Amino acid sequence: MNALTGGKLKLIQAALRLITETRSLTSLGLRELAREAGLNPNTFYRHFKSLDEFGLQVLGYIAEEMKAGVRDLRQMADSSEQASRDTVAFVYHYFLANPAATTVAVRELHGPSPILRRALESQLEASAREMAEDIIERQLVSAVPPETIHEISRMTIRYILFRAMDYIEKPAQREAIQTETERFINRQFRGAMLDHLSQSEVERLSLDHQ
Amino acid sequence: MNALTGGKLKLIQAALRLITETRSLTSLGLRELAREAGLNPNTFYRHFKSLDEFGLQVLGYIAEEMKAGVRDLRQMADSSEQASRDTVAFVYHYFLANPAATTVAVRELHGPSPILRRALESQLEASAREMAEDIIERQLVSAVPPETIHEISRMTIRYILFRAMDYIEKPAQREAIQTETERFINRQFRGAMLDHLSQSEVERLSLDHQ
DNA sequence: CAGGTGGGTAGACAGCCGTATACCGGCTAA
DNA sequence: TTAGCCGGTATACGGCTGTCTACCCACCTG
Repeated sequence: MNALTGGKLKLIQAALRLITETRSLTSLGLRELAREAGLNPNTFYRHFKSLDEFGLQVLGYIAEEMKAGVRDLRQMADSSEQASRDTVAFVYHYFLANPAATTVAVRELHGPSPILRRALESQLEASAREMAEDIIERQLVSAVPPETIHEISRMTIRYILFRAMDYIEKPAQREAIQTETERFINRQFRGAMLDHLSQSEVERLSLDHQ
Repeated sequence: MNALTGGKLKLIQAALRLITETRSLTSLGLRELAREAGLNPNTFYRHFKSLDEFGLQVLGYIAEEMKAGVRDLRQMADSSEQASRDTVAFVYHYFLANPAATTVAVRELHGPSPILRRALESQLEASAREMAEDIIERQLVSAVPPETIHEISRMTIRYILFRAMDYIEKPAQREAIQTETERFINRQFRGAMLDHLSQSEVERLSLDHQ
């Protein structure tokens, strides 16, 4: 039985509603949740035995949501720069459409609860791996070794998450954040193509083509 | 009068002590702080009129600390790759020596309080500007336009902060995090040197020098 | 039909919280 | 010397919190 029953779902959605803007998952109280969900405080205990467990379930819920979102992403353009542009646009658009889930993720990734941190980290790691394998499979940047692609993917995921809050909160900066992120990715990969060159070689190279 | 009087300092240091590991600045209570500081709860009101103001003062305190730390950083090696290596080593070492302050910064940067977020953002922005101006002044990467150096500096600061918690908490990964960060920086700058080239030019270039 | 179980409710408990008011000693300035 | 402020204390209030026990009903199963 994967489908969430009424009360449980109500509580999780209440949490997402409460968290947006000025709360964090770990700061929510069970009475508060029940109030927001329109339930009796004790109903909470019927579904979760502690707030920690609740937090984990919320994380699981939004991870499920996010995975479903990312699944639609796979088939896109085939030049690497075009792919980065499309992916970035898609991901930020997704964040914008799911502000509560995004806020939870960003906030708890460095939040006070080690358990939630670890859980989120492994989810991020999985996303990065997926991204890297996609890039390798589609041979978008064949000049860079797979190991490096994985590393850059991890960095990119982190960077995007870092900027997600700004993207949501500051509409005026959205376009700038998006293009900055594209530059971030392209520079990483372009820089990685030159990993095997010495510093002076790179400098000469850059000057030659100015 | 910039020197902090006894009680005030005690409260701030109590906060730093409490935050490490499993707390966040915004989750601290005034009674808790007073208890940890060995003071009467109401003494809090003698120094701060609200918890928000307290948070801001704590941020100010650690910003002061950090600035003092970074000031020692200025005179270092003169090749850009050497500079990045030294700087990265220094910064992480600093984080390790000030885990509480680092934890506060990372945690509140995406935390629930918008006021603290804004304050931290502008402090980060200032650090990034300082870093960029230092790089420009010392002509470490003269092949990249100043504006781009500022952008990369901002990204680097964010990335380093992102990794700081892992660096503190996972001793086994410290060296890996350090070298990854160096690669991050070098790839950014090397990639930026090729900003004016088209994708196909870069690919050809990379293949030529394989 | 009987029995049990899962989801929701009600009330009460102790404990912590932020806040307010009032009291007190020591320092400094007039 | 005295008035006033500054840092620290004591007590008290109302409100919120997590938890416990008990009650309840609707449903399914035997």
